[in-house]
Amino acid sequence: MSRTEHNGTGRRRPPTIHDVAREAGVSRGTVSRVLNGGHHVSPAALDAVRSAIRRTGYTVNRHARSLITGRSDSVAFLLTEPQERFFEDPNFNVLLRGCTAALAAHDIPLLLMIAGTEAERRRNMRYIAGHVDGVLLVSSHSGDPVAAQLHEAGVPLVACGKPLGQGSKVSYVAADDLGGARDMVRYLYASGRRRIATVSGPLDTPGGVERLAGYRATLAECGLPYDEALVVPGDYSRAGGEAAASLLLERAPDIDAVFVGSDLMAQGVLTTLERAGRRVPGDIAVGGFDDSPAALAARPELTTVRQPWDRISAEMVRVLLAQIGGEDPAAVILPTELVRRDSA
Amino acid sequence: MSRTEHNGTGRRRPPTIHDVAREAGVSRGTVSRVLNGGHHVSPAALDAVRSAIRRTGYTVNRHARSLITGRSDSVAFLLTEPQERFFEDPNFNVLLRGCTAALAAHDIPLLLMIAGTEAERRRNMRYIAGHVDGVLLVSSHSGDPVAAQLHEAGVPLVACGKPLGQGSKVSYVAADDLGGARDMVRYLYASGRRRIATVSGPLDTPGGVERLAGYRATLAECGLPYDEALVVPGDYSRAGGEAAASLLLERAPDIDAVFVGSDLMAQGVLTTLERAGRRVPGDIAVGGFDDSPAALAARPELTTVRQPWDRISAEMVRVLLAQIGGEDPAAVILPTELVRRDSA
DNA sequence: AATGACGCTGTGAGCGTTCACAGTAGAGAA
DNA sequence: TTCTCTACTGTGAACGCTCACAGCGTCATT
Repeated sequence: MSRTEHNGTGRRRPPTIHDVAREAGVSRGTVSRVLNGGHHVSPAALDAVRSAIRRTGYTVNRHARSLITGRSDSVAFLLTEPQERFFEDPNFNVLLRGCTAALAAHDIPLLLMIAGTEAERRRNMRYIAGHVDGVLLVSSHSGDPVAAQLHEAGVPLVACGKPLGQGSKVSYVAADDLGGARDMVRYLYASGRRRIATVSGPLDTPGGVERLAGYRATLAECGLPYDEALVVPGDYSRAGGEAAASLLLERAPDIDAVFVGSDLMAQGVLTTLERAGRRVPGDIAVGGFDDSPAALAARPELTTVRQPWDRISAEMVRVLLAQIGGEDPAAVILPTELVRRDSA
Repeated sequence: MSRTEHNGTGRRRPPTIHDVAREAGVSRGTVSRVLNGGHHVSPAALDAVRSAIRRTGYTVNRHARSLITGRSDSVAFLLTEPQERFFEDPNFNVLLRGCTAALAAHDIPLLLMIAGTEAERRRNMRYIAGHVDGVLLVSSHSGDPVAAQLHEAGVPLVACGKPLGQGSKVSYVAADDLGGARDMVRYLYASGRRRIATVSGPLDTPGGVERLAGYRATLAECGLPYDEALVVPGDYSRAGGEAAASLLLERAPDIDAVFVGSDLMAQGVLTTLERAGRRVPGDIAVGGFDDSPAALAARPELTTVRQPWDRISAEMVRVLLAQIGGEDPAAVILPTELVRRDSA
């Protein structure tokens, strides 16, 4: 005997909490209590309600709930990168996938917002205030005022990577960029390299400055001189890597290793080196950063530093939900791992 | 003189339609009418309300609205690919970006849902029914029952690529795969190639079968024999391309061209050919499909078929919104374009 | 036996909108 | 003038839920 009434044309009105209450022989209040943890509900009532929910196929109307609770039970994933990077950089996919999954486990949908243009930025900001419980922010450039704005508006917020110049007020989760760079440079040194250059990330991004700092500190640690000619800032793109390597080769033809701030740039570096007739890793060792799919796509496959994206996304969600729950902002730094392949 | 009251600690209660009404000296009803198109509102009232909205910083509470209208004014982007592909394939990013932007123009947020596992699939289905106005579906494998389920549940739906075996009931937007394959094979033929092999996409995806059909038809058109040994199905991955090329070289060492069903696979094909000592395009021409970033990353750069992703995403959104608005399902096929680079 | 505490339950109010309806005023037609 | 029509406006009701409160038994304590 089917309780769910048939439905010839189109969708029918979905069951409400009233329907469940009637079906279970209890009141709305009791059903609501079951829905929200089941405290102060007798075992008998609990059973009756649960089975009524199953029979009716009831799902809560989140709009009605949000209307009264003031929460929206949804979270925005806000991306303020220039769009070329989003298209090119596989790290975003991994991060996005991870956050979606972590949120799904809490039954919280992820609203994707991309702010390439100024108009989009404004629209997103307007939407976020009041329609979303919190924001996962991905925007590496420190010039971006969005973190400050959101923080000021009192919106719970977790950034991916330490936002430069925001003081210590906003939560973030980041890989240990400095440590990762150190591991790579140590490794290059240990394998006999003595003229180690670097192509850094943009110096207005935390990854750019931190990895460069790690490079510099490790050079000192190894007793190698710091030579400005060996440092070229890139832009995290493949083409940027190609250009940086050309410059490097011109300035210092005698280099025997390059630590590159991202795998994508490292791919570009490899291209330039190949064109210049340098063998990798024979003549020059190349170390990347990220361990993205690009590392495996490169020839030779890249020795690189793995960013723990799965843990990063999981932590971002954990910290954000904690903050929505009233806890204080937190900073989380996760260890990286050196991945040895063929390029160094 | 600031009307927005100050707010020392945390967020304050946002202004409601009542506040606006009072501020403008009209009733809720009038404000509501202004919010919904401004019909049947006098110019004076319109002005008063608009300026009141500006002064109070009012934004509508979408939950309250949704509660009564029954609409949610949001759309799900549902991805049911195995996750490796999502991580590797840059096409998704372009599509996602395009859909987000197109929806944003209508002030409709995009809920990202990824169904890698069965549990995720169920959760997403439960969420979608009742919480979302429509679905943009990206799942190329026809075995996937999700399109049928959604369609049956009466959820407005647009697929990316023709869903195999769904009859003609569900809307879709696709590139002209057949035409694109035809252009590529014609081009290879025109440049003197006579033993043209192909690495197709998976044969349970529309792209796989359509492009293969185009290849086959054009061979016939050119008077070339169809040789089963020259056809190897791939899996859209780079590694799959490598394997397919090995098989091809083994079966038919005399081939002088390969039409590959995706750029990513073409990258793999190039790797294998290079290892085997074949020169591209000297010995063997290679044609890709997609014109993704991978085409530019390949060496030599890929001659390929451009999928008009920006138009695809825009059309998907247009068709979906039309369908939500009550129109009938529609199929849209968009032209592709041959992009000549270095590999053929 | 009376009191308090506690666990469970039902009820009314209200969240911020939209919608249908009724009412008003002004313009044009008879 | 009177009537009708139209354009505009305000008012209750409702959407489906949670929350605070009050009621009611039951048990332990005084």
